[in-house]
Amino acid sequence: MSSSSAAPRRGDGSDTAGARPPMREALVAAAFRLFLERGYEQTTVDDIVALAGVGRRSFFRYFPSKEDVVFPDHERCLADMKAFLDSSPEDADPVRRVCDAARLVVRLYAENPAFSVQRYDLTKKVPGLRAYELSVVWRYERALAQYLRGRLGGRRDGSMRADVIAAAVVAAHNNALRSWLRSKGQDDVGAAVDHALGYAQSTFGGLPVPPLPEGPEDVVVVVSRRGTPLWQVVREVETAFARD
Amino acid sequence: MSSSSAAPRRGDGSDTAGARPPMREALVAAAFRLFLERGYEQTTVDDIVALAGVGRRSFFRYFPSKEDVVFPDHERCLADMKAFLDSSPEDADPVRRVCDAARLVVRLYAENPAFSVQRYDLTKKVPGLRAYELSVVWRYERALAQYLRGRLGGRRDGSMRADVIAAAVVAAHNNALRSWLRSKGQDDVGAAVDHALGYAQSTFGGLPVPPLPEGPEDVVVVVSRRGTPLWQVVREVETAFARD
DNA sequence: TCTGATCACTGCACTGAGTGTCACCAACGT
DNA sequence: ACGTTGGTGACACTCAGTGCAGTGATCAGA
Repeated sequence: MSSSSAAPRRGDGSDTAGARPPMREALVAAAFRLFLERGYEQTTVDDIVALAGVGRRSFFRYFPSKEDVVFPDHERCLADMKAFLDSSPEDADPVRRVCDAARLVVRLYAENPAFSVQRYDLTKKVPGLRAYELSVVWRYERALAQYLRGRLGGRRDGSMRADVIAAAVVAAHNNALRSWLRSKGQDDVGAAVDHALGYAQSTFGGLPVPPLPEGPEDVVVVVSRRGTPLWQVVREVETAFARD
Repeated sequence: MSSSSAAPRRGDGSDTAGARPPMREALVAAAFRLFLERGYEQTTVDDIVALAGVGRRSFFRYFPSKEDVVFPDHERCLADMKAFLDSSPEDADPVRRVCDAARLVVRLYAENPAFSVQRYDLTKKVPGLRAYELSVVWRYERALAQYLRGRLGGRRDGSMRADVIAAAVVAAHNNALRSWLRSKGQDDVGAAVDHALGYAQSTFGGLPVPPLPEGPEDVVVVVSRRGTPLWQVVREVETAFARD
């Protein structure tokens, strides 16, 4: 009883606003309103399209599945990340580059903190959405790993190291992001993510922390038990100095 | 045409074999036979139960979803891993411990190479199964991260480092495992996984290489920049000693 | 202005996964 | 013999997702 009467859909340009909230936005808004009101699983697609005043078939034209409406902009963000990586200069530090790529996702979340927090609360509670989010994150990770593979593919264990570095960067990124989401968007995302990615970068890449304002990693302590083989101490010294 | 006539289901113990292929196994066998014959998505649950000669409702009693029948033993393996981690001695190297925990999964795959390879071919092709596998892997990773958090939770960035190390270990493990699966189970899984986990272990843990079972964390190197505040050096000394 | 094409949208019917409910039956203890 | 319990099958139902046909609007060109 709602589909035909509501939303008379006119093309005369009488819309006062930006003239481009084109049903996709309306569907996302309606979906989130219902999801937050009564929960994700208690909301059917029919409920959403009824509230949005559109036909049921239109929902699936904009979103391949009900889960997709919860992550409406990740497809674009993933494309941005791939473009960013593809445009990398040859001489760039690969680890630094993937960290910067990860920051694109942070930016997406930070653009709309309230929305991000609401979605976080949803994914925390609904197992199906958690699984979907995993597949989203996985695609980001794949993009990073693929780029890294191209950069250090020639080296020994290049493929494996690419996977490991990508996973570590994503894990560091996610840890900082989740912490921020738990703070309801109050904390400083940028700083937290920089710190976490700095750890990943110092573990795998060259320099430890980018700005190095008062760098705590500069302090490392030697605790060597008597009888430790000299080569082992030497190796540790080498790797420690290799950081700078 | 098959459900009523086949498998007359008797309880008289007349089965010659172990008397306990209890319908669950029959469902897995029937499912995989059909999945390999005509594909996962082309096989309905009705097809499976018809071939197995059981009622449709019974399928969902043993498997919460159609996807679960593809990963019939991961629930048990995950429980094994948690038990393994819970029983860890206090003085064990945490990174070494999570690597050993990851080897439990390898063992599960290696127990039945043909089955593992078939499943790998399925998950490679079907997006839904890939997503499901991600959620399975995620639960393993969570178990590892939770254990690590308990071990290095007190340290600086302990929570984040736990996530990063768990992700790196899982990535290294998966890389070796997938390589083995691509070889159709011909390569030496153990060696490949040992090598990959050795990389992860040398990156995060104390000792660089796996051979050298004797105390690795005993070697740490101090590199302190001039002018570093004393309290910072002291803190690092404390945390370094706190390991033992 | 008429016409044909295209596009976005809707309604409808259908498949298939997953669930709730109930009846059935075998095994078991009393 | 009895009631109980647990595994099972049959049935009906909800809901996600798809295929298809139809409709109205815009726009091209005759």
